[in-house]
Amino acid sequence: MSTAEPPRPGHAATLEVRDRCLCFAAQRAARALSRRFDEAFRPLGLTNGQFSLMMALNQPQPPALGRLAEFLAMDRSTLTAALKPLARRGLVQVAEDPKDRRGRRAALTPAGRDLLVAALPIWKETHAAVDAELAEAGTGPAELRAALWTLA
Amino acid sequence: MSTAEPPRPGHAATLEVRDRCLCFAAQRAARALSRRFDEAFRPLGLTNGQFSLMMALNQPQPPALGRLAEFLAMDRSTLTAALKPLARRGLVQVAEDPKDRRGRRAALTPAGRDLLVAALPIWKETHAAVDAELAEAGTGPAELRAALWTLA
DNA sequence: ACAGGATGGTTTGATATCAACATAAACTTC
DNA sequence: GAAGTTTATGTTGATATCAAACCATCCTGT
Repeated sequence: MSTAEPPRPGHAATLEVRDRCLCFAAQRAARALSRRFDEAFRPLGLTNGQFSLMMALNQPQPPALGRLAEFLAMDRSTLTAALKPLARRGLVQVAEDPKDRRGRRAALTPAGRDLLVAALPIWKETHAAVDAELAEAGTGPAELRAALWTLA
Repeated sequence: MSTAEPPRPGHAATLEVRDRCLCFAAQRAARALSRRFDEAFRPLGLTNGQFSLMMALNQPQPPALGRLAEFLAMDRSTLTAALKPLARRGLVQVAEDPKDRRGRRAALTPAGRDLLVAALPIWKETHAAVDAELAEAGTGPAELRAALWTLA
């Protein structure tokens, strides 16, 4: 008998992953939303990630980088890299923490705050559109948000 | 009077974005899930993105790159780049479409299929854990999946 | 058949992302 | 207070991601 098939994941397995994998679905949705907000912010020269990062910096106390990375659920080294273009453009400033000379704290500059002021209405408009689409599809945005935060 | 404040987005605006922005929540969750599956697949030398891509290739007919990019909700050029490391490792093969010499079709090699066979139980185990966490948090994974697919 | 437009991919340049390693400062224990 | 540990961050090298510009092929109308 010569019908010994090579080990092969059946197409059915692919379909299961395609239909059920939350990781895939999250990456996919993240890419799509990313492009959408990137496009909206493009007139300001901002990406959605830079917007979120700068928003996270808009606090009374400039946060330490470690805390910030944790809040953003990203690697510390990713944050280091992400701050560089913003610092180069004078939108944020990273300074040594006087209390702990290991630590550094990132803060918005006045120019950064001005840019956030300009970006906020764009965010509101774009986000409202996304919310509306989800509502139309019968999905509660609030539950979705809650679920996404559970994952991180 | 000298109390003319510079235009500054209030901290309240930050809190609204933090609490309501689906884009931010999606990026965040995507990063966290990414790391989790990357770690699970690491013994095989695969990332979650490579796993998803190879899964998408496991079809009777090797898909054209454009279709594939659309299915993955990623840019065509991203797909071009993502295929390179896999082709280098002999896990996938990209060939010209004889019907349309502009087009290219990507297919798994036998080695790629073998690796998928090894990766599937890892996916099952990791994904079951994520599902369980969501269920414990009172979130229906099915609704989450549906919502994420609505976005892309 | 040919000219214009549409379609399918790639390349380039910038940013994003992570793990692994490296460095420096604070803390802890004796 | 010195040695070892923990904490906070940076650096390096690889992959991921996109937009813009580019090239090749197909298609369409004439």
